[in-house]
Amino acid sequence: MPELKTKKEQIYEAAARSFRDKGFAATSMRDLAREVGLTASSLYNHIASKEEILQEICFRNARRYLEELDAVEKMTGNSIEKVQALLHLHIRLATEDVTSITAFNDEWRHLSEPYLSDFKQLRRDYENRFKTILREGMAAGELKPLDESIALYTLLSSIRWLYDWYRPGRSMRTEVLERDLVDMLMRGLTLNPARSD
Amino acid sequence: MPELKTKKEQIYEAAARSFRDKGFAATSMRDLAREVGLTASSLYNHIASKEEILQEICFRNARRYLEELDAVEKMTGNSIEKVQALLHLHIRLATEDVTSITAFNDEWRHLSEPYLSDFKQLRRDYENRFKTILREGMAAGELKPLDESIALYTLLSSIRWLYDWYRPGRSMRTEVLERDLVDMLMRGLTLNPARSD
DNA sequence: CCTACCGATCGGTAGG
DNA sequence: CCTACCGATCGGTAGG
Repeated sequence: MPELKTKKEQIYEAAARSFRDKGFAATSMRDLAREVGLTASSLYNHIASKEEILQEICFRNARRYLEELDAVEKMTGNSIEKVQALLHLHIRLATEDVTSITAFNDEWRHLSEPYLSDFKQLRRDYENRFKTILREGMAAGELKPLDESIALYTLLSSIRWLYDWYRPGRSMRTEVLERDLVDMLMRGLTLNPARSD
Repeated sequence: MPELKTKKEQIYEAAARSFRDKGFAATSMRDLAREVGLTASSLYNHIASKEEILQEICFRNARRYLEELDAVEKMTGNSIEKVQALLHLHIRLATEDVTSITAFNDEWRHLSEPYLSDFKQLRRDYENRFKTILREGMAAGELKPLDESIALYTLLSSIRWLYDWYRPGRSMRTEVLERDLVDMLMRGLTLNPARSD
C-alpha cells in the first residue's frame, strides 16, 4: 500500500522550501512539523536530526549535478554546445526543484564536519570539471579568452536570481526565460555573437 | 578625543561579517560581543537590538546605492555607458565593503515589519530605475532587445559570487577582475561586441 | 561596562 | 504518533 509521497519526502520538501525562504538556522522543527501535520517529536520517527535533512538535500543534489556533468562531458559537440547544455541544466533544476537551490547556494554552509568538507570537495570537483570545459573552449578558439574562474562563477551565480524570483506559472514562459538567459550569457562568453538556436 | 572607529561602528562591521559568513539567524549576540571585546549585555549600550544592526546596515546601503544611481542617471552618455557605470559600482561595493552585500543579498529578509516592506520598496525603486536605463538603451538600438527583468536580474546576480569568493589581496587584481567581468556582461547585453575600454 | 538573571524557544529524548 | 519534558542557548533587562 505505498503512498505517492512518503512522509519523509514530504518533510524534505517542506524543509527545502523553508530553508530557501527563511534559511536553515531560522527554520524551527516545530514550524516544519506543523507544515507536514505532525508534532515536532513525531518528525524524529522519519528523520534523525535537523541537520540530517540538510545533509540529504545537499548530497542528493551534488550527486545529481555531477551525474549530469558526466553526461555533458561525454556529449559529442564543441565546447560552446557543452557550456550551453550546462546552463540549461542549471536553469531547469533551479526552476523545477527548490531543493537544488538550497544545496547549491548558501545553506550548505550550515553542514557540520565532516560533511561540510565532503560537500566542499564535491563542489570543487564540479567547478574544476566545468572550468576544464571552459579552458578547452578557449584553447580551441571557440570561447573568448577570459579568466576561467571569473567566467565560471559569473555563469553560475548569474542564474541565482531565479530561485527567489521565478515561480512556476508566473507571467514568463519557461522557454522564453531559458532562451533569453542562455543567449545573453553565451554572447558574453563567445568570440563572435552566437545565437543558441 | 574621538577614536578612529566608534565601538558602534566596530559592532556594525563585525556583525556584517558574521551575517555574511553565517547569516543573521545563526549570529548570536554573545559571539558578536566576543569579537568586539565586550560581554553580550554591554552591546546594548551601543545598539538597541540585534535587528537594529540589520536595519542600519540595510538602509544605509540602500541609500548609498540609490545616491549612486542618481549620479548615473544624471551622467551624460549613452545607455551602454550608464549600464557599465552601474556594473562598476556594484563590483566596487561588493569587493570593498562587506556590509553592502548583507544588505543586497539575503539578510534583508530577516527584517521585521514595517522595515521589511520599506526596504523592499526601496529595492523595487532601484530595480525600476535600472530597468528604465535598460529599456531606453534597447529603444535606442544600443542594447539587444531582451526581457528587461531577465537582463536586470542576471546582471545583478552575476556579481553575487564576489562576496564569498573575492578576498582583497588574493591572486587576482581588482582591475583585471573588474575589466573581465564588465566586459563579459556587456557583451551579453550589447548588439555588437563592444569592449569596455 | 559588568554580574546576575529573565522568559522564550531551540533541537531532541523518554516512555508509552 | 503523541504528551511531557530535558538541558542549552537565545535576545534582552535590572541594577549598579
